[in-house]
Amino acid sequence: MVPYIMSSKNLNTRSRILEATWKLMEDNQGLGTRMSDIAKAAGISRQALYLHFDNRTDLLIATTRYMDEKMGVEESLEPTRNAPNGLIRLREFIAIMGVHFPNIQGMARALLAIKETDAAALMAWDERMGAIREGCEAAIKMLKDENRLAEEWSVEIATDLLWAMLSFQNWDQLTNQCGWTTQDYVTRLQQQAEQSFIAS
Amino acid sequence: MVPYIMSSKNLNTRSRILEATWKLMEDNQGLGTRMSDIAKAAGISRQALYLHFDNRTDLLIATTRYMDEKMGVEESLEPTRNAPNGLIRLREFIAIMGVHFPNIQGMARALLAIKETDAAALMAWDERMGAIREGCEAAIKMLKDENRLAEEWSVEIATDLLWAMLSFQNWDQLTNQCGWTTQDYVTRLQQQAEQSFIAS
DNA sequence: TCCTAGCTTGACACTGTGTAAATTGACAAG
DNA sequence: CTTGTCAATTTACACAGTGTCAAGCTAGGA
Repeated sequence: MVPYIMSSKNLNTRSRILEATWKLMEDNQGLGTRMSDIAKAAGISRQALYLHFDNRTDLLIATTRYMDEKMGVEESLEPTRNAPNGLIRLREFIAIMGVHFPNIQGMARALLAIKETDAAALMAWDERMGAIREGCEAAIKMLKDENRLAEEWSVEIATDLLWAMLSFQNWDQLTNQCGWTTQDYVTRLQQQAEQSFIAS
Repeated sequence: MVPYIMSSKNLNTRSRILEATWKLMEDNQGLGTRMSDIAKAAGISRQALYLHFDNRTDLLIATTRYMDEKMGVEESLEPTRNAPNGLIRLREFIAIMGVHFPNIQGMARALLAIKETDAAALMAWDERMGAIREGCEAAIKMLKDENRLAEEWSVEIATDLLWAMLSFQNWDQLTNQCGWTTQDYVTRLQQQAEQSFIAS
């Protein structure tokens, strides 16, 4: 067996596994990827995977963390924190989600599929969705503080709804099923969010 | 083995299987239900299931059709067809979804979980979601015909967005995760849809 | 009485995950 | 130069769940 794949010969085994998992998840839209496939792609035996990760779920979760790190998710949220007002912050946040989702779709679908049967995966998913919710809440709160949140909404209810609008599944449906471009997605959702939440 | 379960002694085997599947799906939120569980609940052997249905997917799909029939989904849509105008039609449709989703959530989750790996399940799911889309489109079209669709929306784009708002996953998140009541769900979504799509 | 439809039982193949034990090869420290 | 350790290897197996197959049982109708 070839001891490593060419493109990542300098990475240690653990990183090679994570890279292979990432790649396979994106290639296969996250589904039908077996441990043996991952092992093959990483250039090691299937059993050796278990020397690095307890089980499949553990591996997937580690891969999400690895992706977050490599993609600099935290840093990409910087612009929203510096937004001068709630409206800008809301717009920025939606725009960021528009570029974020395409990058994680394979992995997201994989987690989505196993979270129903797997408690650890559910936690990983909820953690990520929770982070998005915080972004929603921050924008809504800022609007509220500026007295620009339309009066029919409480901060919590508005956050709930914005969070639902900005869910991965919603993005998936609008882009991959309805054929919207990222541009469409961002502008239309910005438009709807503004109409819904901003006092006129 | 007991030849049939008490509560449905007069149903033929096929119906007993469908009833049992339905019940288990709702009880278990659609997950972790094995063929052997279904067989036991229907009072037959596991193998006998395969005398009636080719495989698990076939059974689940047959169950969704059975549910639709028993619940009279078609008839429940009657009020929307008789709506005097687009606004009422939109409101009616959202209200109907609000009572429909709770009735199908177990089965929906089951289909949702297997549709990723199973082509037949995907078809069954898409068919159902397609039906909802038609309801969305009909309401939007009616608004358009009455010149009440806000000018920034084309019929198609507005339909896409309304469809996304009224997706099962959205309902699931808002009610089961955010704790909204059906009442909340219906009034809030009506409100948002009106703000978004109705010309002022 | 015989046939048949519908079910039963028992056995088994297949896939994918996860575990276990014994072995190899490389490299570092004594 | 040996010894120990570490990472990975190979082979083997257990287990769950789906789906298949063959043979046998039973009730009801001709």
